[in-house]
This record gives sequence, C-alpha cells and structure tokens, in this order.
Amino acid sequence: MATGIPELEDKLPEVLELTERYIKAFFEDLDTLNVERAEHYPRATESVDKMAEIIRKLLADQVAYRSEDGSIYYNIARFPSYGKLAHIEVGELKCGARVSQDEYEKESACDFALWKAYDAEDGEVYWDQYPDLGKGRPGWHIECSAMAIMLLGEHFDMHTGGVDNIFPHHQNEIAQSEAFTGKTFVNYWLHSAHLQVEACKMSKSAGNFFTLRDLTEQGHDPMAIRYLLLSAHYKSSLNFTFNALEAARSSLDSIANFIRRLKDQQGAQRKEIAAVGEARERFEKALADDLNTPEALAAVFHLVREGNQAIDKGDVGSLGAGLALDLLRKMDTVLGLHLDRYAQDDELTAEQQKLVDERQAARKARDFALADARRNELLEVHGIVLEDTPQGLRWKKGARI
RNA sequence: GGCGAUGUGGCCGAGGGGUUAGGCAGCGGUCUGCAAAACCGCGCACCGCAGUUCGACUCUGCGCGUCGCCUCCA
Repeated sequence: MATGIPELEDKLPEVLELTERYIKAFFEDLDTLNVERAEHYPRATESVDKMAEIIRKLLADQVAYRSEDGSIYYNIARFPSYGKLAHIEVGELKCGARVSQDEYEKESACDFALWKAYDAEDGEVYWDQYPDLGKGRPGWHIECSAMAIMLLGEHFDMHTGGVDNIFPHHQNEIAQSEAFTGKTFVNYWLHSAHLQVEACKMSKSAGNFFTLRDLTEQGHDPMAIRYLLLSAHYKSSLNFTFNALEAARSSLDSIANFIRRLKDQQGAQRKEIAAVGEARERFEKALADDLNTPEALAAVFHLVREGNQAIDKGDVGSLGAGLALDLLRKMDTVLGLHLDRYAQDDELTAEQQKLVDERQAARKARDFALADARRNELLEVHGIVLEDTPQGLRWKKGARI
C-alpha cells in the first residue's frame, strides 16, 4: 500500500516548511483515528526522474507532443478509451470551456500538460536537468503515475481517491500510465464520496467547518468519530452531525459493555455462542462486498445481541466468552475501534476505592440515601459507573458526564 | 448549461422487484432498594408525478432537491 504525497509546488523554502507542517498534522490525524500506516509515502519531488522517463517515452511514441512554448502535452486523441472512467464522451466534452482561450498551444482543449515549460511566474520552481524536456516543471497528473509505477509496478489492483479526482486526474493517470506501459493500469478504482456536515457541504463561510482536532479538543472520542465514519459506506456521502456522533458514541458504548460482560464470564459452561459463526460469516461477506462497513457493523451487533441473550440465560462460560472475544478482536483488526481497551481490571485510586467501599457499606445497611450519594459522586466526579449485577458489584470508567 | 451520482422511519444509515437491515433516540415491560447494564415488546420509512410489472421503496421517464466533475489546485 502506498499513499502519494504531492508537493511539487513546494520548492520554495517557506512553502516547503508549510508543507512539512501539514504532512506532520496529517500523520498525527491518522494516528488519532487509528488509521494504519501505508507501507510507502512517496513524494512527488523524489519521483521526477521517473516522470521524465515516462514523458520521454510518450514523446517518442508520439502520444505526446511539444507545443510552441516548449510545454509537452498528452494527445488524448491517441488514447481511444479516454473518458471511459468518468463516463465522458470526449466529443461532447467542452474541455476548457471555462478557461479563457489563452492556451492556443494545445491541439485539443482536453489535452493536458505532462511538462510545463518554465514561465517567469514559476520563480524558483523548476527542473532543468532534463535537456530533452527543457527547463520546466511536471504537469499536474504525471507524478501519480510515476510514483505508482515505481512502487507498485506497471499494473496493480486498487487505486483509491475522492470522487472529485475521477475527472480529469484519474482519467489522465490512466491515459499516461497505460500509454507508457501498454498494460492495464489498475483493476479497481475506489472513489470515496465527500463528507457533509449537517446536510450541507462543509465550508468556512457556512460556519460548519471543523477539523478532526477541533472535535477531539471538544472532548469527542476519536473512536466515536471513527465509528461514525465506518457507519456509512465509503461511496455514499456521510452526513456528519453532532447528533450522529453522539449516537456513534452510544453504539460504541454498547459494544464496550458487551465486551466487559464477556470478560466477566468465568463459568465452566462448555456451550458456545451460536451467533459467533454467523457473525463472522456475515462480517466477512459484508467486507468482501465492496467494503460494506455498515453491514459489517450490523454483523457485530448481531453478535452483541445474541451474545447478551446467551449471557442472560447463563449459557456462557469462559470458553464461549473467549471465542466471542476472539472474534471481536479479529473484527477489530479491520474496524480499528480499539475494542481491546475495554477491560474490567483498571485500578481504582484509593479515594475512589474508599467511595466504593462506603457505598457498599451504606447499601448493606440499607442507607440508600448515602449509598446513592456515594454512587453519584463516583459518577460525577470520577466518571465511574457502578452496576449491581447478579454476580456482585461491577464498575466501569470513562462514563459520559 | 452538459455529464455523473444521490434523495429511506425523530436522527445516522444498509438493502434489494414480492419475506426483519443495523444502530441511536423515544415509549411500555422484565430485572433492581433505586439506578446502571441486559433482555422483551412497540414505529406499518423509502422526494413528487407518470409508466413497465401479477406486484416497485427497489426498473424506466419526467420534475424537484442535494452532492461531485466539466476552471485553478491535485
């Protein structure tokens, strides 16, 4: 797996610094959301040699041509399936319709730049070590082909990106890469829809613009955010609302409660939870079906409900509970919701333990007013919930206040 | 304007021509000293109008709304 970092415009020192800052923030956000790292994070600026190689070949094959100003353009007329990805008929496409007609050097309005000849406006941003290309900079799409081919080969399985990249970026990537290699570029394109916020597009002027760190600073659990993101299929635009974020938090809580309950089951019953097999199968099937994460979550809840029922019936011992926990751990290697953090054995502080003891003593003495006062204090001051179960007292941390 | 996508119950959100998505919230109940947790029960949802069909929320057309692209950036 590889994620390209396009920073071609960033040779200016001040811009470079800014870029590094954003890259750092990007990785921090990935960590916050528990997003697994890709194997490679290639940088466009480290792939310019490969870009030059591709351009050279396209030029030699006359798929590309040089314009009067020295720029090199891709001739889309040489790529018959151009437009297929985006369902666009080139003949009907008014490429550049909204561009002022100052690009006379292109043969067709849809032709796109592979190499832009140096222009005074480019300032310090140029490469001049490729005499056959001339002084200039790479076009806007070539870097992705170069990075992909270098790391993943001439043909690979999946390529992802936002829907906004379908045209022209991904279409151009295909044209460049396939003309260069003569091979099918990728098997599957996965295009993710855009996030909406309160049913509107996120924008600063609409006042509904915020970053991941804005949310976490407000105290929202990153895993609730991740859950919310998983609750919609990647292909459909998720309507982010704070209401939905709260719902996600509650959903996650009930999974967490189930896990705590499972960890409590220490009986010798040999019975297994029947739903484990069903849930596993449904979960895998859902993911195999174009990463249907909402359906995968439904499979999790199938296990939760059936598992809770079995526990209520007293059918679940440590064996059955362990098998269910194993499945949940397996599921969480995909879901990445840190389900393992829900444990029963956190330590209480001395002060907390004292409150618990006082509550228990008061309860035993049937002084319910005092018992409830201690319980409320634990909840409101310490975020600890006490539960009286048939097996005795149970407590959990991290309750919402 | 053109192209593509989409419109599901209070909220989020799957789905597919006829049989329960799932979660959250709400209401009623079981359990509990009370709670909490859990369980049980309750919602006759599919933008509008036509059409195809024995039957459509699911297919087709039109209309309306929303999102994306068609320009920069990538």
